Amino acid sequence: MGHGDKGGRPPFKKLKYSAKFDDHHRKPFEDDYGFFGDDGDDDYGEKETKTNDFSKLELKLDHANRPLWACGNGRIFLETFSPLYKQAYDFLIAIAEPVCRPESMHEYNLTPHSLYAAVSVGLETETIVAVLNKLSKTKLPQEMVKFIQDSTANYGKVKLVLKKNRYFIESPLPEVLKTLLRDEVISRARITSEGANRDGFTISKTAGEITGRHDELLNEAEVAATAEEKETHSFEIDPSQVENVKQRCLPNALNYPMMEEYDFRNDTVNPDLDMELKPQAQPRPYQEKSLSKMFGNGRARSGIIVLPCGAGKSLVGVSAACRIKKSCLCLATNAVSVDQWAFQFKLWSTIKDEQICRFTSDSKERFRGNAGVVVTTFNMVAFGGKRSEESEKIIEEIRNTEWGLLLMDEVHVVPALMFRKVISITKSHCKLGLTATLVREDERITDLNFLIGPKLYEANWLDLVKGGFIANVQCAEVWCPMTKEFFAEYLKKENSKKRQALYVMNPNKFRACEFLIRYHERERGDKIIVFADNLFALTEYAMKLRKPMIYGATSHVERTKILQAFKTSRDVNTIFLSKVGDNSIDIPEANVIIQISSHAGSRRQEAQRLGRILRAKGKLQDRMAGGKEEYNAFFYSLVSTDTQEMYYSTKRQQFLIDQGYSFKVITSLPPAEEGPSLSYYHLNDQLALLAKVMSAGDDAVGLEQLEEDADEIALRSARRATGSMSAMSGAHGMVYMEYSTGRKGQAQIKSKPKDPAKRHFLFKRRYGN
DNA sequence: CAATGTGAAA
DNA sequence: GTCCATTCACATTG
Repeated sequence: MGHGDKGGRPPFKKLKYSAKFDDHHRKPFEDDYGFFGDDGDDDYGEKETKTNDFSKLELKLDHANRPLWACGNGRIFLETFSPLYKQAYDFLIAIAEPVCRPESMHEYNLTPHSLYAAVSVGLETETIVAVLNKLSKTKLPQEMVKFIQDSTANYGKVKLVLKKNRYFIESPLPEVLKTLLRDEVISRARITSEGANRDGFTISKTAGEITGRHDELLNEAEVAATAEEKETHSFEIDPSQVENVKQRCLPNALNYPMMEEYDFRNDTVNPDLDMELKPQAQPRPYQEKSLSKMFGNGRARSGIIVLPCGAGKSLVGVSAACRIKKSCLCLATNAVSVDQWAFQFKLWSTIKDEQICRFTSDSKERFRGNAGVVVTTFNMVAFGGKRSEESEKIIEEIRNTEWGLLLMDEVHVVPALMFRKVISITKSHCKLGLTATLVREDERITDLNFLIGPKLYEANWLDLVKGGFIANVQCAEVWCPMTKEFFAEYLKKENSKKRQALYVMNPNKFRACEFLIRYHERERGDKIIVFADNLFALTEYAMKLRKPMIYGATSHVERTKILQAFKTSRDVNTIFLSKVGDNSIDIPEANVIIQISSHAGSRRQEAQRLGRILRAKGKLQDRMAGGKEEYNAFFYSLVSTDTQEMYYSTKRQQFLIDQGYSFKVITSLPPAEEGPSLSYYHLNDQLALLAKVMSAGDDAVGLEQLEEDADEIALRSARRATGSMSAMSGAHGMVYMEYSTGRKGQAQIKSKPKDPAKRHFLFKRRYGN
């Protein structure tokens, strides 16, 4: 279709998990998921011809000037080369769920959820239809218009508002409030206040809201829809009943989902916090846009902002706190990012040192005065076990404080139950969730919508790449054939437990890894992280290649020592990381990732690791060579062919493809002429390795040998790092094969893996009821 | 006392 | 069912 369609695939692809977002509201589109059906077990397969026939869509005369195709089944396709792309993107991301965003054509899906998010940032039904119609090449299908109307009919009609520390249910429509009050739970939660009319409602006048600063296209419709002044009716409810009332308003009950907004400017009860953004803190356009979605009408909306790692989430968070200017509770995933957040607050805002404090196991600070910022972890707040005396005091303070802003980092990685616990423990007027991706392996994504709020903004990764805000990453999968001997063992039934070790320790994979490290270290001067989930493999690789490694048992000092060397020393350019590296460790210097093993099917892990190398190095202009944009970061997944890994890997990479990254497959690594200089060239060495793998577990792997000082290892490896590289220059030495067919074959591998959606049992049971 | 190491927990 | 990682409080060092 376009130039982005490199591999002969359609530019968009059917996506299994796109269905997850709206699984229980599927009715309007239930014949939808055979759309690009490519696997035989598709239940909706027979209906394919019916749903895929869009030939009846009526093209408008000036269709060439319009960027969208809108289909009757709720799918919307966007041409990214259209001059209206930017406007159309902003609009679509607000009303629809992105399914797949390759270079030249995006695919979006309208869902009840996405439409809920749209109305909650102030768009109205007529606006949505009008703008869609304006952008669409075809006449809007009647089904789509009806679906939008049906889905949005009740959304946004009821608001939960906190005014002077009292909760009000607010609506422009008194009949709706009457409907709600017929519910037993809600009527019991009601508090009758003075100054009410005969219905018991308080009436106030509010100007219509204008959402954000958009382009003409949106303004026309928006302004029209919001111009007139509105009357608002409201009644008060008992603060302790808020959660229950919210629950009753959900789509599965009364179906008037409540919007939550914090009228912080009129909050005279909670003390103000003296804090401003520093002048040098200049939000980038997309950061500004996120904030305008949040503060669109002068109040603070609760919700989620999706930005890739390295795109500056923390500035968005700090800016939000600075606008609200009330006490702020900032939650992060671990102690390391607690330190980082505290640092970011001091960096971007004028907050005084004594107004910001960290609360972790080894730093229990308290702020002075009556308002401040507390940075801590989800764990600390939700922790159910025994606490020290000091901790007990602080946690009590946290419970009793009314937080103006509850700022939550990386909401997608927080276990759902822990999350619920945190939300119920803390009292906050506005909740802002920051995340790099809304993909979760569990199905609790809807929890986030209910507990925090709708998605307020999501940036498109490729646009950020083009803007030079994040790195331009080349993703590649390296196919490494199993050696004969390893494959023979792999196939044996009795080795089922050793399978993983066998395909990870595949000598050809090791050699490919060794080659890539050598190539990137010597030819490009890159900084490389090698990831392995499997500890046995991690230690084997790291020891053999004499590179420092960090895993769970690595002490804190050791970690910082190794990281410091990696960041500053020219001699330490590669480090090996276990799962520790997925979170907690911040390594902005790295720009190459090599995965030698990873958790089966975890898209989140994939995204997280990719995020490690997204931090942009330099402006786009500096990265252009001869008019062609150059990659400045690399992401390799090493896969042993004909093993279970092939099955896992395709599942995981779908995420990256959908984010718009082109994926390449490399089949001939290492190059033949490099062969002899790499490890395990001789069969004897390979067999020795095989023997080691087979006997591992019986006798523990010698970790003692790693006790050696990391610096010492690094120095020695540097001394050895000489000798000539052959004719390798640029990417010529690598043979790239386009990513195209072969999927069918992979999918047929007999042994089905375990359900990848299964969560870690510890997190499953943790914080239970 | 701070910096380490331990073991228990969820 | 197993493994890896994280965190806490407390104990032990120098």
